[in-house]
Amino acid sequence: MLHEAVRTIQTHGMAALTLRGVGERLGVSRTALYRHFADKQGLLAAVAAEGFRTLRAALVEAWDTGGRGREGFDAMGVAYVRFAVAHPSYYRVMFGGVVRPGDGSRAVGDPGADAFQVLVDAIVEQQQAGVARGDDPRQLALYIWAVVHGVAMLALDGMLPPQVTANALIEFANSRLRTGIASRAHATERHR
Amino acid sequence: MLHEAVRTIQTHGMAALTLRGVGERLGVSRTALYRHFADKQGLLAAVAAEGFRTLRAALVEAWDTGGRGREGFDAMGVAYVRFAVAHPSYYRVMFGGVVRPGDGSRAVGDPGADAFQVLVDAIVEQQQAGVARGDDPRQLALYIWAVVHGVAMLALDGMLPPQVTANALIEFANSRLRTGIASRAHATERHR
DNA sequence: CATTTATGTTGACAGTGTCAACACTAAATT
DNA sequence: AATTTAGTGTTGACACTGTCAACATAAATG
Repeated sequence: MLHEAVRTIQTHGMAALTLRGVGERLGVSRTALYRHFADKQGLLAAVAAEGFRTLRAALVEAWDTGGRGREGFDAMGVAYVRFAVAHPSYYRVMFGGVVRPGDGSRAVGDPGADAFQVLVDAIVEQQQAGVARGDDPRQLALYIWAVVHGVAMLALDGMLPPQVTANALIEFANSRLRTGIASRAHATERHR
Repeated sequence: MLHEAVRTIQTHGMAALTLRGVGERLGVSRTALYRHFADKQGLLAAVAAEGFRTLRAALVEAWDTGGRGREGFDAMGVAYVRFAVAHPSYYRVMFGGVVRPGDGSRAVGDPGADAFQVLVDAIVEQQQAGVARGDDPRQLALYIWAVVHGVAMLALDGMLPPQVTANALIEFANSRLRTGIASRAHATERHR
């Protein structure tokens, strides 16, 4: 059900998502979906929640296989943008303003918060390792989230000039980001 | 006409924008709008174009009255986010994925590019003054745009925790941003 | 066996974007 | 001055949409 909804958005755009269409394409009739979701918002909220869980998994994987250090941190940024570009349908539902966080008994908000927590934890670890500034980790996380979210959004909206790929931009952002959040000791040492 | 459309979005949300409603609220009948816009996308594209012009004006004003230096640059970031928060309806039409840049004979793309150019010019000036890194100014501008855009989007989507205001976040972002893009000389001198 | 629950179906209603056909007014052209 | 044209607005109609109410049926439960 969610899968069919996502596939519809992926191939025909978010505006083409219609409850009736999804139903009949599943060999089931128009209003059958109402037995599983309160309304269209409900379906979208479920899609968003699943998207956040997938995103969280991608972040955790990047952070872990990257060695939970500088490389892992950069890999998280790349993984974040890669997720958005690879699954624009999910991403648009998650952040397109169609689903407000807090709707549906926090069904969306919680997975979203979980994904965010991965970032916060990574920052705390980097602070303990002495490579990141000692600011409030939540504030740092919000800032970094804004950066990767901005890159993802610009890429999805086709705002990037043709010769600039989302990957190139996120890698540049990563380097600037690191300089911006590095601790004093590492800043002077690594600044080029 | 545009004004009425914007007011509708502002007060009742984007989903409540209906051509018929706008028409009848203007004392004119349902399909009268079709004499001025090709379709609903056309109306939205016009709204987006006007939004980009307003945004550009706000950026120029902040940059100029801020003294075209560090303060002016920070003021641009604040002005950007302030615009998004003050006119969420415009901002959502501009970046909500409803209007693709390049539709309508570049009616949207051009004002958007104009606004972006303000940022690029400011960066070039800062580079000439020796306070910003000598990267490709367009790449730097994209990065900075991503940051402010990300902050604006998170704020609009209600993703910020209640105790964090959009203003606080953009100011923190400004300081981290500056450290990240500063030239070597200024970096060591200003880093705290 | 009786009953509740979960699920699916059809009919209907109010809205919506959009098109075609029809008016009317002001400007442009002859 | 007469006629044509472009600009603007109106009504009727069509295909679609989300959603609800009423009805059916199969599975689970007592």
